Amino acid sequence: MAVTMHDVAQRAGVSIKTVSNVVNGYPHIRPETRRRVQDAIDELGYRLNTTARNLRQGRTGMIGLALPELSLPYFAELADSVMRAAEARGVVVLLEQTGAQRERELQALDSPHRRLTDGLLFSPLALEPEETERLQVDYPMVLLGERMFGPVDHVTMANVEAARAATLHLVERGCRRIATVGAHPGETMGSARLRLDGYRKALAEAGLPFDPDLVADAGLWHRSTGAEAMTRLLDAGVQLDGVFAMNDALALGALHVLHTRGVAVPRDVAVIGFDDIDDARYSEPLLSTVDPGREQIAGTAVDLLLERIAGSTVAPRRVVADFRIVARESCLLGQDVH
Amino acid sequence: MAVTMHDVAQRAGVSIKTVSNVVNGYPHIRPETRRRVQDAIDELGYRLNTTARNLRQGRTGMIGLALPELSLPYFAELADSVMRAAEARGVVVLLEQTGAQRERELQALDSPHRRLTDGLLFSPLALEPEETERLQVDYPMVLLGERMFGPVDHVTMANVEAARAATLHLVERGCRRIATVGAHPGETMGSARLRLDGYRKALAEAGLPFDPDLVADAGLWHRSTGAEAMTRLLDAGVQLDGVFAMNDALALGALHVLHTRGVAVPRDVAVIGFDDIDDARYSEPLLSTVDPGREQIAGTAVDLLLERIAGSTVAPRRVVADFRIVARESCLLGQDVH
DNA sequence: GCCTTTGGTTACAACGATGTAGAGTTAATC
DNA sequence: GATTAACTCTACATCGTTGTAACCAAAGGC
Repeated sequence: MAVTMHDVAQRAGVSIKTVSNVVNGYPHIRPETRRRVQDAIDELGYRLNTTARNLRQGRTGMIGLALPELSLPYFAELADSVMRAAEARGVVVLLEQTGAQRERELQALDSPHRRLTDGLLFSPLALEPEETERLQVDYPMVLLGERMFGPVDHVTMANVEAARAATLHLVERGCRRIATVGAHPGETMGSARLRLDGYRKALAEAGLPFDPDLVADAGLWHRSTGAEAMTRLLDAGVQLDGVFAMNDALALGALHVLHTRGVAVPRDVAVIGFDDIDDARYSEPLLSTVDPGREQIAGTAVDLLLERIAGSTVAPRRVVADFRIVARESCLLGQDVH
Repeated sequence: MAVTMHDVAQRAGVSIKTVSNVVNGYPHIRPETRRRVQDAIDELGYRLNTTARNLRQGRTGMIGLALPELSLPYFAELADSVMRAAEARGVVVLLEQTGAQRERELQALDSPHRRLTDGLLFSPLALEPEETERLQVDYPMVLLGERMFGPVDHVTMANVEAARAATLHLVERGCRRIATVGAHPGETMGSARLRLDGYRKALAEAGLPFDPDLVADAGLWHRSTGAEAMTRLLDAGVQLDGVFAMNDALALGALHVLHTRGVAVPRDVAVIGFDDIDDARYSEPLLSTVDPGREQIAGTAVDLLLERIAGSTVAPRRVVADFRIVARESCLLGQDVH
């Protein structure tokens, strides 16, 4: 049915291997021969059979990307970035969702998909430090996100630094009573903990006291939980003039509640989020946030993984992406956009 | 490096083909032989090499799913459903985003990914009817969504019927002045047009007049555009007691504005959305909506595609999924949840 | 008791590409 | 002008599976 190299070879009057050489850009081919082969390829509409090449080369040309949920905006956009980065490097991405459940995260490490991919980009949310040794897999892997350490390549965002910068951004705007939304009490290594650390660091640097009443917990980082947390803060009568939300969904929920309660943003309270998801560009007022360097994270992660796949055995690396404060309406200095 | 059937065969003292037979569940094997092979497989930790099988069988075991954007919640959840449906049937999904751009939708039909997949589930948003003939591809394909017709398998939701039912649901609740949000003026075949048709049908059946002032346009179906459209309706001073939003994002944006303006939902205005995205379960008040049968759409689409891949040549089919009204707080009958 | 059927297994040739080794040419070196 | 090096191309084996055909043994039919 399909056209094979054999057909092309016959038509061009050369051996199969020569066709292969042309297709693969082998340099020592007479221009005349190359042209004949190329013509035959064009005339027959030949397309390389990737499966056969992969079998022969012992690779699949695909990498896996295991992440919590596509319906979480940050991960949908991360997937987008990874797919683009992979495409630019000639590999294909196979997506897998773990639902942020410990069990399914462990399964992803050993799923049938692993036979189809040359390596894995893994973004765990639920795995605990005790499970570090489960990450000692026998295939190339690069971790994304803040969880887990151990001797594995790891690409992460500058959670502490970026949270600190976001909080300082509010300080510079004149905020003195800055709340934070999204804390996970007791957490030792997740983003919530790291971003809380950054928040505290900024307060300390600015000479502001740390007030536990200004810390609002939120288990899941959704709009709804952000709204609930903000409601609790307001209901408790806590004085505040700034909010650092640990992600944009929380921030959007908080914005909603502030608006409802008649609190003017940014005049009365300035708000900054984290992640720079697409929705932050459509809110009212426009949400200030932190761009954690998603593109860079995706590109770097794919690069590291491809190096491992190519056989690199250098010591495990840890890359921290550059972040950037995205100043929008929700924390304009001394103004009210309404 | 990796364990092959050859290794297993040697260890079990049988031929490679016998191992293959065991792995593939061929029935005529002596129990004793089967056990020996199975033991060898377990002891060696053998896993089938899918690439080799695919090469031999002339298939890749993968299907493509081309959709507009993962960051649009409906599509993220559709992708999720399709991936599950595919997994249940033993195939793997390769995702591709088209950005809802005509050019990229056309490219998807001819992308290098097509060599890697046995067939394509295609959900176009931007292609126009004139391009119907571009959909006459030489590989198995099933269309998703309402766009395009022509002789191709097609799985779609009951847009008109479901929009009609949603509107009638508001009528039953006592609404007499029902607005709709999300219209695309001039559209002839998209969801906006179909859902508007359903809305009008319901009004007619209920003996209610159609009032163009109650129709709010919204180009992109985002929260922000829903909020803007709702704002325009309220600012225009249009009397209304119900809102049928053409999708949940629009509805959530509308809810937000209503809340802000001090309009009680559902007491003063009842609201219903469309899609039953996850966020609808977390809004305040909880959003009533239409479950368009996403799971069924995904399952059916994968089934149809696999039939085509298996060689079926029956006439192109058109399947319309069952929908279901999901009644939540935002349109409770004669009550106010606040 | 010979002939056919069914069961259980195997050898061998594919699937469509690429790596290796080497055969012929032509060009460069001394 | 003989020796070596660089080009250009081909034959063949190979990647890990599965389909085909065929074998031998045991079972059933008449």
